[in-house]
Amino acid sequence: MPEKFLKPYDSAATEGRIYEAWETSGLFNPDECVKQSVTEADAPPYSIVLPPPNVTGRLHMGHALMLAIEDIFIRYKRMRGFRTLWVPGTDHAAIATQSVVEKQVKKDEGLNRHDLGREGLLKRIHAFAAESHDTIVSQLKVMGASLDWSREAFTLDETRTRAVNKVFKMMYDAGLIYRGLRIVNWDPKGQTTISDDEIVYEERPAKLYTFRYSKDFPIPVATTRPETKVGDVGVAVHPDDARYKAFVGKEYDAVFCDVPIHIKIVADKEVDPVFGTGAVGLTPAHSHTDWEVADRHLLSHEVIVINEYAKMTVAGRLKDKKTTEAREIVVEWLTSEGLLEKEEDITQNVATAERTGGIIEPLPKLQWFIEVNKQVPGRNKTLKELVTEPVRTSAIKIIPDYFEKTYFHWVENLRDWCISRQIWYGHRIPVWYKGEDISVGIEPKEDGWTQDEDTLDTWFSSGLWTFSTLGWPEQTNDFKTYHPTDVLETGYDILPFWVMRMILMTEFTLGAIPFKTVYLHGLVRDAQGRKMTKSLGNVLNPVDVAAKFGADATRMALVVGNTPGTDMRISEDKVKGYKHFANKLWNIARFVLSQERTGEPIPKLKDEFDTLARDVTNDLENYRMYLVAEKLYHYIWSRFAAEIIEESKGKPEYRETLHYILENALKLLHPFMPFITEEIYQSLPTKDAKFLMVAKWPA
RNA sequence: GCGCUCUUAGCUCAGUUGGUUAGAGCGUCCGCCUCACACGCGGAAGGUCAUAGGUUCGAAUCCUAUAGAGCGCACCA
Repeated sequence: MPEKFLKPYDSAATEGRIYEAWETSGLFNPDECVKQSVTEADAPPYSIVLPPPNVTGRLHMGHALMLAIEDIFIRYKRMRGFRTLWVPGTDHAAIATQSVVEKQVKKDEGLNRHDLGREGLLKRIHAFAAESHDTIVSQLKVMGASLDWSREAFTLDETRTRAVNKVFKMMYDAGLIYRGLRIVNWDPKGQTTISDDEIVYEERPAKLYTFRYSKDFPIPVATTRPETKVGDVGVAVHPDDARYKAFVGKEYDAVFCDVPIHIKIVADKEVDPVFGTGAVGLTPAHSHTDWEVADRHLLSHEVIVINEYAKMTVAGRLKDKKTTEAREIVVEWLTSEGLLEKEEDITQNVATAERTGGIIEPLPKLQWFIEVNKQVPGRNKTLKELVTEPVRTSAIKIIPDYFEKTYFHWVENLRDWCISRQIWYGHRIPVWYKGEDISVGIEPKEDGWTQDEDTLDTWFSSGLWTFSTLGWPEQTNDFKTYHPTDVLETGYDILPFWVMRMILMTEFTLGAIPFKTVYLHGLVRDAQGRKMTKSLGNVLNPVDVAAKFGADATRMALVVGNTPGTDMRISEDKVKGYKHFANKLWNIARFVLSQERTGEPIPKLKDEFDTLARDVTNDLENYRMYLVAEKLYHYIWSRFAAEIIEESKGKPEYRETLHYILENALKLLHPFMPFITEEIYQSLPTKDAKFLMVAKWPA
């Protein structure tokens, strides 16, 4: 028996060494497994793409959970003989990364993006992204992830960019991508548009003002944003509202806080007659719904009164004022003119930008969109239908299944997807202009063409991730072998952002599904159930935790009892419990290895173990890792150590049984605790493989 | 407004298709350095499975209602 067993298990001295040995062996790569004859050349493929971490910093506990679950799937399938591929990669995360770097540059040097210029800023971002990338890769390795590094991808690298441009052109040619003037969600802080799902609504106290545009205006109107009223072109009332029926169709002129305005009264059934005064001032350029109402009644969209910096563009006393200042000025003016009728306190949902916290200012902008309600040529269905169908028919299975309802609910509310962003970091929109001419997908050779200034929404490239990582648009062997992938494992919070977009992009581009199963994990919270945030100071860094207790213990703590779709809590105490378990296993090995391996296993005990192995295998096939981890823990500690080993003391006829159970328990436990199981396996007197990682699964 | 989830031991949670005395970890209490392990061993206390009905031979598990908690989407003049 090796001397190392005389001391408690030392994860810190073991894990790095083991990972290096695995990596050097090349066996994370399925081709190498075939070459080294640990996998049959014609074995069925099994593939997962790693949800690419953003290159914005470092990994958090949510990543660690994701890695643990995926590595369990991968290691299990590899041991079962599949040609198993887990593709690593990182995400440039456009807006998230750019805003981190901009903040940093602002803080350190007092410079903004315009001081640096496009090239200058990009240089800084690339340097930051490269550093983040290296940190992340080393962290992925610390957690024991058996990723095939020879196939690493980046959403913004050359192959992925080729895929992005190709898909953009395909969608444009299919008439699904269009450029149009629309109200977009403008983030004045980030100076970019953002999509609907990058908005976070915050409840805030607000005032609802009831006023008239002028003394002779017949209808009082309620608003929370008086400053926008200089941009009003109409007032909408409900068609059945008896109070206002007589005024519908009439037009009025007024000078509102130094600004001449022209108001037409229209009837529209969107108006809620019981809210406020039952009359809505229409500001088409600065409100989604007003834009639509204005459309229906042929009112102008062109009165723009707020600019990209959330400042007023009108003449008079409001000129160049911030919207918040302008609001006070308008209220003062209304009061002094005797036009303000009521002021009430209400709570309002304010739209803010997820990344920057800026308050969203709806503005009309010329943007690129993907149209979701239009027939896809050759498919006879809309993108919306293409996204629904595979889930409806169970070609794609979502775990837990109740999230399918959430998914459908989400898809029903899907609107055209704004894919252009006014930031610099990301895939530049592959469109070139020359006067009236436009070239899509390919840069024209001749002079005089200029490329669109904007970049693509980061989810456009991550939507292609399952096939772009496999080399598409080339018809590579990887693409032909490993697509569609088997499982997509990710947090439920990005079901709409990412999962749906992957289905959308893959259905459109390949007419296929991107994956067969979606496994959704929950959020990792602190011991009190709070979100881990910097401001609360309760962030547990998985790499620190792994250094203290071992990656094996960290993985177990994250997996045991953690059912899909449910948030979990983690604390150092919980991880410590599994560090103790690792040590328990270590001492079991010490005891068993101190005895020679001879004789036959006791049939009753062998059967009992084999039953467990079959049970565990069945659970794994059905994505119940959270049960398997617990069962193995329980069997190894309470049954094997506490009863079987105790019973065996002084009885030589137990020797083979002990070895049999140890060896096979190591195999069952390996996907969960890869390091310590491999370390013990390497000390077994007889081994059936060079590495436990590629040994044969016992059931 | 539409929709989803949760409510099981002091705490955090399991409980796979309804089937014998409802489980685990942590915590608590008592006793042990027993020659694999004190990162350990032995033992103990602790639950009307939110409430009220129903289906069933049988329900923590299925159905209905009620209460509480959390979340998503939409609206938000």
